[in-house]
Amino acid sequence: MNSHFPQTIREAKDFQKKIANKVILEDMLSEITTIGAFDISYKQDKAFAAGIIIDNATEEVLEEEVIVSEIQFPYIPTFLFLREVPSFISLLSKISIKPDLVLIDGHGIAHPKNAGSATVFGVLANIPSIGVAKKPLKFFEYKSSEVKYLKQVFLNEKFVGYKYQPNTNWNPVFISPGNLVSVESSFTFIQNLFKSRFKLPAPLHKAHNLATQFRIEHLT
DNA sequence: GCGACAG
DNA sequence: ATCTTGTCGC
Repeated sequence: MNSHFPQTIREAKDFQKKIANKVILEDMLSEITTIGAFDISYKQDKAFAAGIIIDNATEEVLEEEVIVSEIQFPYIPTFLFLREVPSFISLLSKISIKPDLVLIDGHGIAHPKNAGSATVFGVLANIPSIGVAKKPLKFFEYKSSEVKYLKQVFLNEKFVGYKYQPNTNWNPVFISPGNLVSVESSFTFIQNLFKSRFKLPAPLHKAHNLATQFRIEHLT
Protein backbone atom coordinates (compact mmCIF):
# COMPACT_ATOMS: atom_id res chain seq x y z
CA MET A 1 0.00 0.00 0.00
CA ASN A 2 1.41 3.37 -0.75
CA SER A 3 1.90 6.02 1.85
CA HIS A 4 -1.06 8.19 1.30
CA PHE A 5 -4.14 6.13 1.41
CA PRO A 6 -6.88 8.45 2.75
CA GLN A 7 -7.67 8.30 6.45
CA THR A 8 -10.68 10.61 6.51
CA ILE A 9 -13.73 11.19 4.34
CA ARG A 10 -12.38 14.59 3.39
CA GLU A 11 -9.15 13.04 2.17
CA ALA A 12 -11.13 10.31 0.47
CA LYS A 13 -13.06 12.79 -1.66
CA ASP A 14 -9.87 14.36 -2.92
CA PHE A 15 -8.32 10.94 -3.43
CA GLN A 16 -11.25 9.75 -5.56
CA LYS A 17 -10.88 12.83 -7.73
CA LYS A 18 -7.21 12.07 -8.37
CA ILE A 19 -7.92 8.41 -9.04
CA ALA A 20 -10.65 9.34 -11.54
CA ASN A 21 -8.17 11.48 -13.44
CA LYS A 22 -5.81 8.54 -13.79
CA VAL A 23 -8.31 6.03 -15.10
CA ILE A 24 -7.62 4.67 -18.58
CA LEU A 25 -10.75 3.46 -20.35
CA GLU A 26 -8.95 1.63 -23.11
CA ASP A 27 -8.26 -2.03 -23.57
CA MET A 28 -4.64 -2.66 -22.69
CA LEU A 29 -4.75 -6.41 -22.65
CA SER A 30 -3.90 -8.69 -25.52
CA GLU A 31 -5.27 -11.88 -24.13
CA ILE A 32 -7.07 -12.88 -20.95
CA THR A 33 -5.35 -16.00 -19.70
CA THR A 34 -5.85 -15.58 -15.99
CA ILE A 35 -8.62 -13.83 -14.12
CA GLY A 36 -8.54 -12.73 -10.51
CA ALA A 37 -11.53 -12.08 -8.26
CA PHE A 38 -11.65 -10.47 -4.82
CA ASP A 39 -14.32 -10.21 -2.18
CA ILE A 40 -14.64 -9.57 1.55
CA SER A 41 -16.81 -11.01 4.29
CA TYR A 42 -17.25 -9.13 7.57
CA LYS A 43 -17.73 -10.14 11.17
CA GLN A 44 -17.85 -7.59 13.95
CA ASP A 45 -14.60 -5.61 13.69
CA LYS A 46 -12.83 -7.93 11.27
CA ALA A 47 -12.62 -8.09 7.50
CA PHE A 48 -12.04 -11.49 5.89
CA ALA A 49 -10.74 -10.94 2.39
CA ALA A 50 -10.34 -13.62 -0.25
CA GLY A 51 -8.59 -13.59 -3.60
CA ILE A 52 -8.69 -16.24 -6.25
CA ILE A 53 -6.95 -16.71 -9.58
CA ILE A 54 -8.67 -18.70 -12.30
CA ASP A 55 -7.53 -20.00 -15.66
CA ASN A 56 -9.88 -18.36 -18.13
CA ALA A 57 -9.81 -21.28 -20.55
CA THR A 58 -10.16 -24.24 -18.19
CA GLU A 59 -11.84 -22.46 -15.25
CA GLU A 60 -9.31 -24.19 -13.05
CA VAL A 61 -8.44 -22.47 -9.77
CA LEU A 62 -4.74 -21.66 -9.97
CA GLU A 63 -4.28 -19.86 -6.68
CA GLU A 64 -6.16 -18.79 -3.56
CA GLU A 65 -5.27 -16.38 -0.78
CA VAL A 66 -7.07 -15.08 2.29
CA ILE A 67 -6.20 -12.33 4.71
CA VAL A 68 -7.87 -11.06 7.87
CA SER A 69 -7.60 -7.51 9.14
CA GLU A 70 -9.28 -4.99 11.42
CA ILE A 71 -12.04 -2.94 9.82
CA GLN A 72 -10.71 0.60 9.43
CA PHE A 73 -13.81 2.42 8.23
CA PRO A 74 -17.58 2.08 8.57
CA TYR A 75 -19.54 1.43 5.43
CA ILE A 76 -20.48 4.72 3.83
CA PRO A 77 -22.21 4.69 0.43
CA THR A 78 -19.80 5.82 -2.35
CA PHE A 79 -16.84 5.32 -0.01
CA LEU A 80 -16.80 1.54 0.02
CA PHE A 81 -13.25 1.58 -1.32
CA LEU A 82 -11.95 2.80 2.04
CA ARG A 83 -12.98 -0.49 3.59
CA GLU A 84 -12.10 -2.86 0.82
CA VAL A 85 -9.24 -1.69 -1.37
CA PRO A 86 -6.42 -2.00 1.21
CA SER A 87 -7.24 -5.69 1.62
CA PHE A 88 -7.36 -6.19 -2.14
CA ILE A 89 -3.92 -4.63 -2.54
CA SER A 90 -2.53 -6.88 0.19
CA LEU A 91 -4.05 -9.94 -1.40
CA LEU A 92 -2.61 -9.10 -4.78
CA SER A 93 0.85 -8.78 -3.30
CA LYS A 94 0.54 -12.19 -1.64
CA ILE A 95 -0.52 -13.85 -4.85
CA SER A 96 2.29 -15.07 -7.07
CA ILE A 97 0.38 -14.99 -10.35
CA LYS A 98 -0.27 -11.53 -11.73
CA PRO A 99 -3.75 -11.86 -13.29
CA ASP A 100 -4.54 -10.30 -16.67
CA LEU A 101 -7.82 -8.99 -15.34
CA VAL A 102 -9.30 -8.57 -11.86
CA LEU A 103 -13.00 -8.66 -10.98
CA ILE A 104 -14.18 -6.73 -7.94
CA ASP A 105 -17.50 -7.00 -6.10
CA GLY A 106 -18.64 -3.37 -6.37
CA HIS A 107 -18.75 -0.53 -8.89
CA GLY A 108 -15.98 0.79 -11.11
CA ILE A 109 -16.51 4.12 -12.89
CA ALA A 110 -20.26 3.79 -12.41
CA HIS A 111 -19.91 5.98 -9.37
CA PRO A 112 -20.69 9.69 -8.75
CA LYS A 113 -16.98 10.51 -8.82
CA ASN A 114 -16.16 7.78 -11.34
CA ALA A 115 -14.09 6.17 -8.66
CA GLY A 116 -15.71 3.10 -7.13
CA SER A 117 -13.78 0.28 -5.47
CA ALA A 118 -12.89 -1.48 -8.71
CA THR A 119 -11.49 1.74 -10.14
CA VAL A 120 -9.48 2.72 -7.07
CA PHE A 121 -8.02 -0.76 -6.93
CA GLY A 122 -7.29 -0.89 -10.65
CA VAL A 123 -5.52 2.47 -10.65
CA LEU A 124 -3.47 1.81 -7.49
CA ALA A 125 -2.44 -1.65 -8.66
CA ASN A 126 -2.12 -0.51 -12.28
CA ILE A 127 -4.01 -3.57 -13.42
CA PRO A 128 -7.03 -4.08 -15.69
CA SER A 129 -10.12 -4.35 -13.52
CA ILE A 130 -13.90 -4.54 -13.80
CA GLY A 131 -16.53 -3.85 -11.16
CA VAL A 132 -19.59 -6.06 -10.81
CA ALA A 133 -22.21 -4.94 -8.28
CA LYS A 134 -25.50 -6.46 -7.24
CA LYS A 135 -27.21 -3.13 -6.64
CA PRO A 136 -27.19 0.18 -8.50
CA LEU A 137 -26.29 3.51 -7.02
CA LYS A 138 -29.20 5.95 -6.93
CA PHE A 139 -27.60 8.31 -9.44
CA PHE A 140 -27.81 5.95 -12.40
CA GLU A 141 -29.88 6.54 -15.52
CA TYR A 142 -30.60 3.87 -18.09
CA LYS A 143 -30.91 3.59 -21.83
CA SER A 144 -32.13 0.49 -23.61
CA SER A 145 -29.73 -1.18 -26.00
CA GLU A 146 -30.45 -3.47 -28.93
CA VAL A 147 -30.30 -6.39 -26.56
CA LYS A 148 -33.25 -6.81 -24.23
CA TYR A 149 -31.36 -8.01 -21.18
CA LEU A 150 -28.71 -5.31 -21.48
CA LYS A 151 -29.20 -1.64 -20.64
CA GLN A 152 -26.61 1.08 -20.76
CA VAL A 153 -25.91 2.89 -17.53
CA PHE A 154 -25.43 6.65 -17.73
CA LEU A 155 -24.15 9.04 -15.14
CA ASN A 156 -23.98 12.78 -15.80
CA GLU A 157 -24.67 12.14 -19.49
CA LYS A 158 -21.73 9.76 -19.65
CA PHE A 159 -21.93 6.11 -20.65
CA VAL A 160 -20.27 4.33 -17.74
CA GLY A 161 -21.42 0.72 -17.75
CA TYR A 162 -24.19 -1.81 -18.11
CA LYS A 163 -27.18 -3.19 -16.31
CA TYR A 164 -27.20 -6.86 -17.19
CA GLN A 165 -29.98 -9.36 -16.58
CA PRO A 166 -29.44 -12.51 -18.64
CA ASN A 167 -31.96 -14.49 -16.63
CA THR A 168 -35.28 -13.23 -15.31
CA ASN A 169 -34.86 -15.46 -12.27
CA TRP A 170 -31.95 -13.37 -11.06
CA ASN A 171 -31.77 -9.74 -10.19
CA PRO A 172 -29.69 -7.67 -12.60
CA VAL A 173 -26.04 -6.91 -11.99
CA PHE A 174 -24.23 -3.66 -12.71
CA ILE A 175 -20.99 -3.83 -14.65
CA SER A 176 -18.49 -1.04 -15.21
CA PRO A 177 -14.80 -0.67 -16.00
CA GLY A 178 -12.41 -0.34 -13.12
CA ASN A 179 -9.29 0.58 -15.04
CA LEU A 180 -7.51 -0.26 -18.31
CA VAL A 181 -10.69 -1.63 -19.88
CA SER A 182 -13.19 0.09 -22.19
CA VAL A 183 -16.83 0.42 -21.19
CA GLU A 184 -17.89 -1.95 -23.97
CA SER A 185 -15.28 -4.54 -22.98
CA SER A 186 -16.27 -4.43 -19.32
CA PHE A 187 -19.24 -6.46 -20.45
CA THR A 188 -17.87 -8.52 -23.34
CA PHE A 189 -14.76 -9.63 -21.47
CA ILE A 190 -16.79 -11.24 -18.70
CA GLN A 191 -20.01 -12.22 -20.44
CA ASN A 192 -18.90 -15.84 -20.70
CA LEU A 193 -18.24 -15.99 -16.96
CA PHE A 194 -21.93 -15.74 -16.10
CA LYS A 195 -23.18 -19.25 -15.49
CA SER A 196 -26.88 -19.93 -15.24
CA ARG A 197 -26.47 -21.30 -11.76
CA PHE A 198 -24.71 -18.24 -10.34
CA LYS A 199 -25.83 -14.68 -9.96
CA LEU A 200 -22.31 -13.30 -10.21
CA PRO A 201 -19.51 -14.16 -12.66
CA ALA A 202 -18.07 -17.54 -11.62
CA PRO A 203 -14.73 -16.17 -10.33
CA LEU A 204 -16.48 -13.63 -8.08
CA HIS A 205 -18.87 -16.28 -6.88
CA LYS A 206 -15.93 -18.42 -5.85
CA ALA A 207 -14.16 -15.53 -4.16
CA HIS A 208 -17.33 -14.73 -2.25
CA ASN A 209 -17.64 -18.34 -1.06
CA LEU A 210 -13.99 -18.45 -0.08
CA ALA A 211 -14.28 -15.27 1.99
CA THR A 212 -17.40 -16.54 3.75
CA GLN A 213 -15.83 -19.92 4.43
CA PHE A 214 -12.68 -18.25 5.76
CA ARG A 215 -14.76 -16.10 8.12
CA ILE A 216 -16.67 -19.07 9.48
CA GLU A 217 -13.55 -21.17 9.99
CA HIS A 218 -11.73 -18.28 11.62
CA LEU A 219 -14.45 -18.08 14.25
CA THR A 220 -13.89 -21.65 15.29
C1' DG B 1 -33.65 17.79 10.45
C1' DC B 2 -34.00 15.31 5.96
C1' DG B 3 -32.88 11.54 2.99
C1' DA B 4 -30.84 7.12 1.85
C1' DC B 5 -26.79 5.35 -2.33
C1' DA B 6 -21.96 -0.68 -3.91
C1' DG B 7 -20.45 -3.84 0.59
C1' DA C 1 -22.19 -6.94 4.63
C1' DT C 2 -24.62 -9.53 8.86
C1' DC C 3 -28.60 -11.02 11.82
C1' DT C 4 -32.01 -15.54 10.79
C1' DT C 5 -37.00 -20.28 10.31
C1' DG C 6 -39.39 -22.02 7.61
C1' DT C 7 -40.96 -22.51 3.14
C1' DC C 8 -41.52 -22.54 -1.86
C1' DG C 9 -39.78 -24.43 -6.10
C1' DC C 10 -36.67 -26.66 -9.55
